Amino acid sequence: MRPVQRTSVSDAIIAQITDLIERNVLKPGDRLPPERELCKRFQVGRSSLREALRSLSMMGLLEGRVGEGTFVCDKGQYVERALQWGFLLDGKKLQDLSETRMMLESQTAYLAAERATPADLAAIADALAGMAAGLADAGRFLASDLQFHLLIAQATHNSILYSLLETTRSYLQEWIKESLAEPSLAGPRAELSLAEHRQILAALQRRDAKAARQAMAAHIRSSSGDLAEKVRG
Amino acid sequence: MRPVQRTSVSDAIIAQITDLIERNVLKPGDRLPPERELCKRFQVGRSSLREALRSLSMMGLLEGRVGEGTFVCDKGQYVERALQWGFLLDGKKLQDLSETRMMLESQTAYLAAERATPADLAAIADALAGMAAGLADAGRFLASDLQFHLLIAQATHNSILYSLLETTRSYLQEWIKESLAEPSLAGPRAELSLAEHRQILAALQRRDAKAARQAMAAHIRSSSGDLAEKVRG
DNA sequence: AATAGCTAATGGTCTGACCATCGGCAAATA
DNA sequence: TATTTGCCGATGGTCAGACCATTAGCTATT
Repeated sequence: MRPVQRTSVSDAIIAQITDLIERNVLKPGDRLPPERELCKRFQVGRSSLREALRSLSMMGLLEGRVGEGTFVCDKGQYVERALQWGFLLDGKKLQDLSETRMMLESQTAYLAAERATPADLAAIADALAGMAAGLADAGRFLASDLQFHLLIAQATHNSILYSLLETTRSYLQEWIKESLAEPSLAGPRAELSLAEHRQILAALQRRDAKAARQAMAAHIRSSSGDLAEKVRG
Repeated sequence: MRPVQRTSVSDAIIAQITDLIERNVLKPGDRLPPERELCKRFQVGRSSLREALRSLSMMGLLEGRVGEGTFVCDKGQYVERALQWGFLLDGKKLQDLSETRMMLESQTAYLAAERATPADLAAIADALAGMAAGLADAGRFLASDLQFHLLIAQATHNSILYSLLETTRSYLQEWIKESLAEPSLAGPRAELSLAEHRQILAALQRRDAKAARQAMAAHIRSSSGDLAEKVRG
C-alpha cells in the first residue's frame, strides 16, 4: 500500500495549461477561450478554473484583461513580477544566489570560449563597445553590461544554462544597479569593470576556455564585493 | 491627469497578507483564521479571498490543509519555485540538461568538500552504505544513489544550488532509471558506480575540493555515457 | 482503557447571479 | 462623407449560498 495522491482540480488545470505553454501550443500573445467555455471544456466549476488562472497570472504566465479576454504573457515577465516579492530574499539567500551566479557565469564563459560562433563574438564585442560608449551614462552602461553577459550565455548554445543565468541575473540585477549607482564609486568602478570585460572578450576570442572562466570569475568576484557590502549594510 | 490604477480585490488581499508575513505578524507555522471569517474581516467574497490564498499557496507562502486550516509555510521556498518555473518554460533539451547537471554536480562537490559538517559526511556515508547494500536491488540502489547526490548538494548549505540540482535531477531521473535498468549492464555498471561514489566520498572526507570536483565530473561522465547512447537509440 | 461512531469545523468545489469594462457597430451629427 | 455618440454583447471580476470530503476532537460503547 502507498499513500494515495490527493489531486486538486486547480492544480490539474494549472498543469494542463503550463504544459500547453511549455509545448508552445499556446504562444505568447495568444488569447485563451473565455472562462465560461474553459469551464465546459475542463468540466470544472468557474471558481476552480479562476483559481488556476489567477495563480498563473500571479506567476506572470497569463494576463487577464476585462472585456477582452485572458492572454498568454511574454515569457520572462514572470521574473519582473517576482522581483516584487524581493522581501523574500534574505541575506543568506542573496548570498546563495550570488554564489550560484558566479558558478554559472564562469562556466558559461568556459563553454562559450569553446563554442562561440564568429557572429556570437561580434555581438559580444558590440555589447562591450556599448559599455565603453556609455561610461558616462549609468543606465546605458548597465544595459550593455547585462547584454554582454547574456550574449556569452547565449554563445554556449545551451538553452538551459542561458535560462538559468538569465533568471539568477534578473534577481540580482536590482542590487547590482544600486551597487553601481553609488556616485562615489561609479566612475572608477565602471572603468575597472570595462577592463575586466575586455579581458573576458579577449580570452573568448583566443578560444582560451580556462582563461575565459578565470577572467569571468575574477570579474564577478570583484564586482560582487560591492554587492556583499551592500547586503550587509 | 494620470491613469487611475485599477486595484483588484485579490491583489489587495495578497498585498495585505504578504505584508503581515513580511512584518512577521504571521510567522511560519501559524494558522490563518478560517476562510469564512477572513471573508468577513476583509469584507470580500469567498471567491476573491480564495483566489488570493491560492496564489499565495502557489508561491509557497501558504499551505491549505482540508479540515485543519490554512498555514503559513516556511518562507523562502519562493525563489526556488520560481526558478523551477523558469526552468520548465524552456524547451527541455536532454543534452543541455545533462551538461547543466554535470556542471552543477561537480561544483556542488567542490563546495561540499569545503563546507560539509561531520553530520553531512555521515549522512552521505550512510547513503553510500545503502547503495552497497542494495547492489542486488535496482530500485533501492538507485534511491540511495539519488540520495547520495542530493545530500552532497545539501552539504553546500546553498539552498539555491540544492534546488537547481534537485530539479535537474528530477528531469533526468527517468532516463537514468532506464539506463541502469538494462539487465546486461546492471551488475558491472552498479559496481563501477559504487567505486566512483567511494572516491567522491573519500575526497569529501579529505576536504580535497578539487579532487571531489574531479571525481564527481568523472563519475557523471562515465554514467552519462550510457545515457547518451540511450538517447540516441 | 481502547475502540468505534458521531459531530462540528474547514478547505475544496460548484452554481448562478450581478457588476464594470472593453470592443465593435449602428445611429445621430457635423 | 467623416466624426462623434450611444448602445449592446462579450468578458473578466466579484459575490453569495450551497454541497462535498476530510480532519480533529468528543462521546458512548465495548
